[in-house]
Amino acid sequence: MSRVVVPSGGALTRSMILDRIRVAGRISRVELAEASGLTQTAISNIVRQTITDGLVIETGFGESTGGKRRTLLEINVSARHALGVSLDQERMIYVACDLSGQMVGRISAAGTGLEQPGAVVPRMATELRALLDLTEIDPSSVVGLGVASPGPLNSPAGVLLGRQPNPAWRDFPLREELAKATGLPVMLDSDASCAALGEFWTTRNGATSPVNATVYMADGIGCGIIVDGRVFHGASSNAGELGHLSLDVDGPPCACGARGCVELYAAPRAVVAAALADRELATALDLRGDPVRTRSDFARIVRSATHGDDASLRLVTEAARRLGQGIVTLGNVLDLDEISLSGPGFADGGALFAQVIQQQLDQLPFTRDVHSVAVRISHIGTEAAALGAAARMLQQEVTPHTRVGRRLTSAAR
Amino acid sequence: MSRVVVPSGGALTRSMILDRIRVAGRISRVELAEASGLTQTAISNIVRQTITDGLVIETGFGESTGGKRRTLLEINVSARHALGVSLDQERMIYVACDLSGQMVGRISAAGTGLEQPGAVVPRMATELRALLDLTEIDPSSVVGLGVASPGPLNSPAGVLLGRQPNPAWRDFPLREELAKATGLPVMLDSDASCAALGEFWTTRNGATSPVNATVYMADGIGCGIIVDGRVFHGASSNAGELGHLSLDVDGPPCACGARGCVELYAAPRAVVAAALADRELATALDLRGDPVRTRSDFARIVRSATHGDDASLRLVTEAARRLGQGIVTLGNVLDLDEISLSGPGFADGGALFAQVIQQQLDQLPFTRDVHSVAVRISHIGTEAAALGAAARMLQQEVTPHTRVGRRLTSAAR
DNA sequence: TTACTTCGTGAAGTTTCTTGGGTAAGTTGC
DNA sequence: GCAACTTACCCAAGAAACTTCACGAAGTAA
Repeated sequence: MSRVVVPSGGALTRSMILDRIRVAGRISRVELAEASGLTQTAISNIVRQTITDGLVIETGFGESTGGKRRTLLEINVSARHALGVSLDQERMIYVACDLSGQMVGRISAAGTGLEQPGAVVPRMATELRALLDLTEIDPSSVVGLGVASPGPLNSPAGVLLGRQPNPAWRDFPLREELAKATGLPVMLDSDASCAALGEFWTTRNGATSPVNATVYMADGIGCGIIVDGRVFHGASSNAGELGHLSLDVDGPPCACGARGCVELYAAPRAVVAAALADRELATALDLRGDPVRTRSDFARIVRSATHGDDASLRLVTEAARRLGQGIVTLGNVLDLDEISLSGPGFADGGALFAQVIQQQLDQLPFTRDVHSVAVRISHIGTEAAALGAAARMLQQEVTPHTRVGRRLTSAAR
Repeated sequence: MSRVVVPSGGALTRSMILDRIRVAGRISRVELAEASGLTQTAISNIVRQTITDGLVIETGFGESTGGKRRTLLEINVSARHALGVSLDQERMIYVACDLSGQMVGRISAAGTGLEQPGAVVPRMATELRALLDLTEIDPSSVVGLGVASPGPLNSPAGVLLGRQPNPAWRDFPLREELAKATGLPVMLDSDASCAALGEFWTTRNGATSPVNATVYMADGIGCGIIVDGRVFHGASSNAGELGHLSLDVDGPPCACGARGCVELYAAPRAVVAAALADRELATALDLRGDPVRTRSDFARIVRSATHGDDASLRLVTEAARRLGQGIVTLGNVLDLDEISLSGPGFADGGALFAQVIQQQLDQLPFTRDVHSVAVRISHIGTEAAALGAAARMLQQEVTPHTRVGRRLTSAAR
């Protein structure tokens, strides 16, 4: 029997208020009452409780509007912390963040490479302890660990389903083992979904749009979709497979089995391959062509392009154009009005990609007729996935709109 | 200030219970308690209230399981009714349905043609009154009118934005004027979204999947997306523009401004045009080539294909293949596990389309790796949009998960 | 008939909000 | 400088929607 969690009662209200304070940064009780529709009395009681719990603190007063000044409230950002890690073959990134989503610590370590998951899990636990020691966070304030992984996965089960980071990881009970090794609640989700949530969570003043898509480029290309502040997962937590959206059904075959996938044209590996085919360019940029060095080779090409090199610029523009084609489709299907570019793939040449993609979207007839679509570059960059994974745990803690509460079944099988 | 309605309190619980009874068909209090997580006492009280209001009736008893038999509950289907209309240039379809989503009356009338909206609205009011007289529904039980329209629109504002049914309708305050003319609450949404909701609402035993997409083919091709029982609208209530998803960026130009759109290959107009180019076939099927007769010409071709005519079959298969390409993309982006085909375009040859599309989906690598995607043909066919539009009003009445309740702001502007 | 199970509901308590009535802390006008 | 007004915040009592506990009604099994 499938169950839908319908929140109700105090936990929901409390977390809504907390979320509102977090998003606003500083806010008064009166504003909370206006925004929430609750009475000032109710807000007063709820806020008192959160202050007692140490989640909220009073920080000064607002301007008087003809009477008593409003007491301003803020989230006590150090009341809770979360850890996040982006699982990656090349390089792992561990972050710790506070309740505001602000990164308070970061370390990076060797990627999974071809190691077995059974060997990597204890290493991760050690590295996470090192991060905690480094940041001097009170361990009791840590609410959990979020894990961002590339490739298809089963988020509820906490299991990877694809060939990432390497085939040995498939069906390994990752979440369970990590929870055992760290003693923390662990949640697993795709890097793109995590990055999307990271963008959303750390953007002050809340959602600018009810629907938000974040294109995440690392080795592959994925897309995280946020609807009403929550990750849209689809039927099996694998929505937003932008990288394997087919641009040309008669195009070159992809490892995924389809043809003409976005990744074949726009992923770092594809751009590097195209650059290597240009002997002169490959020599000029000192490209290695070593598969594990793809990311740094790609960075060289992008930097060369931003510095005005024609050959590099052509390659990057072409990749951006192809990616843009996929994004146009995505925007059409989901009726998006904002798209974020995030992840290590956009770290150096994000502006270049954004410009090309924005041009394509502006040419879109729908865009002209109904509303525009804006392309923005991530403000949290390379750490987006890890930070988003951590934010996912914080969201559970502070905004448990989908966790706490009464359960009502929406469908029987 | 944008506000998100967060339901809470009794209205939500009540409507959840009502929805559960509706979906189950017949259900006992004990089962409701188990499914909802509420106590039997609470269910008892809520059910008593709904019985008093005439929304629920007791209908016999279940088998004893060793003690007192369970009293079975059903929705009193005639307690509420809703009207729905699918706006169309060629032919308008009006339906009335009861609380179970069962159609209890249907009339069709001349389409909007090139008439001005100011002239059509009073005619619609007259035709709706005729439908009410015909069905002998108690007018006080009618909760509202749902309007399904092709093309881009602004659902909250109740205004059409595109060139459908004809350019004069653009920006006409349709919802407002219809509400005035009929004295009913009116809601406007895309035909595809309505059809999707119709499929969902009238399918007993509730959702088989949390995400459900319905491809709707009339003159154009659209797609309605249902997430957790509610229509997914995107940023501007125009999500699911499958018809203008580009299959080939270098393809033929489309009236929408883009190139290689699905509609150019798969819409009835495209199939008829291809058939007209084949002189022999056009003569054999007695095709007119008259734009306003496109739908019947298309039907002839599809029927000829299902009867085994090679030339027709090739044309229809090609259209289905192209549509399938778009659906594959859609399925990838949204991570769907079920797709419904609905609308007049699939009335005759739905099975043929379904077969070709299913084949394509089965070849999809993702489908093999993670989960299968099933294609099913609508069981409510040509009336899907109108019926879904009506269901939209019923959903508001019986399942006001998004309407009644406390308001909490999720974002400030 | 007796013992047991199961369904449905009444009575009383809990939680979460509301309404109504203060009190403290400001500003404004004379 | 003081009265009059505004505004913010909070206490007390009450309403609504649940809960737990208890019990009678309706059924089965030996």
